[in-house]
Amino acid sequence: MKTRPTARDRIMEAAEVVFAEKGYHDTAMDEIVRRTDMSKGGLYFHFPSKERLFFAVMDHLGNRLAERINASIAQESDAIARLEIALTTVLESLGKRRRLAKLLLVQGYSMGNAFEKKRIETYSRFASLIKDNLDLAVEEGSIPPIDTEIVSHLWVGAVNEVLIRWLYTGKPAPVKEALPVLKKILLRGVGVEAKVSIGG
Amino acid sequence: MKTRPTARDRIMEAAEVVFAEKGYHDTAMDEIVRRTDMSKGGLYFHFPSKERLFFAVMDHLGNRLAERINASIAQESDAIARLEIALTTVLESLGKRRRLAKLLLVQGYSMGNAFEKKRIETYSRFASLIKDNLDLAVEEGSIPPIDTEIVSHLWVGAVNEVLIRWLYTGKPAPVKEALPVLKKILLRGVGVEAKVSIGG
Amino acid sequence: MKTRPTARDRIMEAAEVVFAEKGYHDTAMDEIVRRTDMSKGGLYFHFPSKERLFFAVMDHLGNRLAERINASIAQESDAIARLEIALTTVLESLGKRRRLAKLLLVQGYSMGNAFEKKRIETYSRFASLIKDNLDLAVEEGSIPPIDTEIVSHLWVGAVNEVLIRWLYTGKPAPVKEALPVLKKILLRGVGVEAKVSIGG
Amino acid sequence: MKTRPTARDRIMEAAEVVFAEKGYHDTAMDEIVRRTDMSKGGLYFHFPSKERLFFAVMDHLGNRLAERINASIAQESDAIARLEIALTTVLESLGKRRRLAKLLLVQGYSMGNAFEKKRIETYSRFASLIKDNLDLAVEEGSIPPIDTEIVSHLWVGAVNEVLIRWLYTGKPAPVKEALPVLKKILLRGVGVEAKVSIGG
DNA sequence: GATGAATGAGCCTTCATTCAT
DNA sequence: GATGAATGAAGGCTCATTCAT
Repeated sequence: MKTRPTARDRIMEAAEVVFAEKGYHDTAMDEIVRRTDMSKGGLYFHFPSKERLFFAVMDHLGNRLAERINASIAQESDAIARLEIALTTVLESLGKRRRLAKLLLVQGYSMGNAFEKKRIETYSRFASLIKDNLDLAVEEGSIPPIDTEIVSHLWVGAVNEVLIRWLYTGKPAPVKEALPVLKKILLRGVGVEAKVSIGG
Repeated sequence: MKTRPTARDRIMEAAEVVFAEKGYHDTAMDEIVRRTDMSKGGLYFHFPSKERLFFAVMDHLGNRLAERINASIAQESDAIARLEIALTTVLESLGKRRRLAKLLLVQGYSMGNAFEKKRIETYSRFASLIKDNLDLAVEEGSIPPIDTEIVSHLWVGAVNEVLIRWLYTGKPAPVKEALPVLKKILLRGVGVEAKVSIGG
Repeated sequence: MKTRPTARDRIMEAAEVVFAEKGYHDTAMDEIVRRTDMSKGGLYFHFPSKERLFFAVMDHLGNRLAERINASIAQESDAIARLEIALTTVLESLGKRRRLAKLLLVQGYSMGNAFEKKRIETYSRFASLIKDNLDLAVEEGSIPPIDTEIVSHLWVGAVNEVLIRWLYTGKPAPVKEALPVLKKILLRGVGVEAKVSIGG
Repeated sequence: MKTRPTARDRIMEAAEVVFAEKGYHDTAMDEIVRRTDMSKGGLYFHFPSKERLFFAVMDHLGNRLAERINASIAQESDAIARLEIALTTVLESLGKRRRLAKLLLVQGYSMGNAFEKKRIETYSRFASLIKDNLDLAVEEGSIPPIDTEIVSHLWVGAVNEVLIRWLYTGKPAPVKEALPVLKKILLRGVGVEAKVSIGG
């Protein structure tokens, strides 16, 4: 049975749209209010400040993406395969949702220094996820020992940049074009010799 | 004989400091003015808007880094070696100058959508430089054929992310720790088998 | 029972005073705010810009004068008599209220080109009113056929100029001195031979 | 022999153009400078302030129009005829030169209160000219006694308004349409019975 | 006589946040 | 729980005028 979403949720939805479109600074609270059936006071009842609302939105989206990744790799036990699947899921998820991508990859920065901590936090989750599986792969002996801490961030940065590129220029197509290259290069970088990639 | 720097230069220097410290939005023109021996009108005589001033600073820094890279690789003819040197130069240059790094890697985003084009422009220069050498390496047969367009952005993103990490957390040390890993992983990713890296 | 005027009204009252005294450009929004028990933001909540506030004031005053005229001629059915009454009402109304006169007749110009449309609009109302009655008079045969379009503006201009003169030099007294002359000359101009003027 | 116009003249020419187009407040001294081959300092050498420059332009134009009128009526000795000729000259002169008309009739106001005195001065000249001839006509017995002071301003206002109308709406054509009506109505207003108008 | 970089007070407007009702 | 009018500090920018060179 579908019930009406919470006031909180309705606010976050509206906020997501506007933040993604305009970025943090160029978004006026009034505009978010306008996209809601609430009053300004109502919004401020649920979120104490613009910053907190933004963070809430970012957290929410980060969570959803993380969940999607976790779900996708849940069945797979091989570390390398899990990394491949994770990459695929990220590119697919963000490639399908420009808005999500824009918020997660770009707009977050536009808060200025206030965002530093949040940015670290958000990106770290995904780096961690990668690092865990890289560590596993090393343990398993699938790949030679490496500094998985650094490498995981390297991966995050690589994917991030390629997707930002796509956001701004429309190329390369995330799944069709970027994914195969990212997979091959990143995996080879950690020592996985080009077996046939999953789904490829 | 040292002469007094241009008014333009003095403004840009002051602007660089403040923008790096506070980001675009949190910087007030008044603060830049305060760091100069000029009046507000004087500043606006040289730069028509905050945005333009910011762009000028970014361009300037981008140019200086690009020049440094070009100078460092000028003597080397081997493509792979040039890529290694370029990586080294970037990590060294930015690793030595937090302020430069912060402006080039982070603060640019904080302009909101207005920055999109500039960001593309700035990052593309460095991606191009990488791409050219990757293309060369492919031609020379030093590495197998790859999509150098995507890969060059992958490299930029990887370096970018690792450096941002360092900016915020202080780790890993750009030259001592990050550089060797980035070199090894990125080169191996494009098919360069771990020879002994230059300087390593 | 007298209730407190609307915020909007209180702002317009304050604005009327300052605009009339200083003209559009020499009026600072801060000064209007100072004359109100509001904050600047409060004012801007009700009026989106200085220009809009000015227009609102002008419209308001124009409306009031028009209403006064309409009320004064409502009982009279003879076209010529209506014109005489309208003239009287205008001279009386503006002659009693320098501030109103100054705003309506002079300060509007001081907006620069932005005011053109508003000026046309405002003056046209009064010209229309005159034209309608001139047309009627022609139909009735009270006066010979004339180009009532042009003549109505001629009347507006004549009254306008005489009143501006009074505003600046204090002479001639609008009702006592100017009115009889204006009536006689303007009416004779359209072919009404000097009957005894109403009230004279 | 044509010599290069004075610096003063070149400045006034440029100023005339810009003031007419944008009005006093919306004209920046820089823009006038730009239309000149001079520097800002150069301009300020010749005119001590924006206001003075504006006044100089207005005076110049006022003079030229007055001269033109005086020249046109010089040959005629009949007062009524002179009034008719003056009207014709004004409508012709301004009807041919929108820019002139706009400056003389409209932009002057846009200075705010600073212009009051100048406005009085400028319009008074023309009112005086009219008054003198009306006085003459009364003396001659061509028209019955009237308050020529007020009537002369009435005339100025009437012409002014009709021309402003034309400036903004393009109608009525000053010479072809407006002139005959103005002549007939204004002259009849002072008691001149519709003889055949001169030139008509 | 000229130049044009520099001055600096002043202006309109924005907007996150609050709070009386 | 809601409302939305009100707050007020802050910010980017303009521009007539000056003056060292």
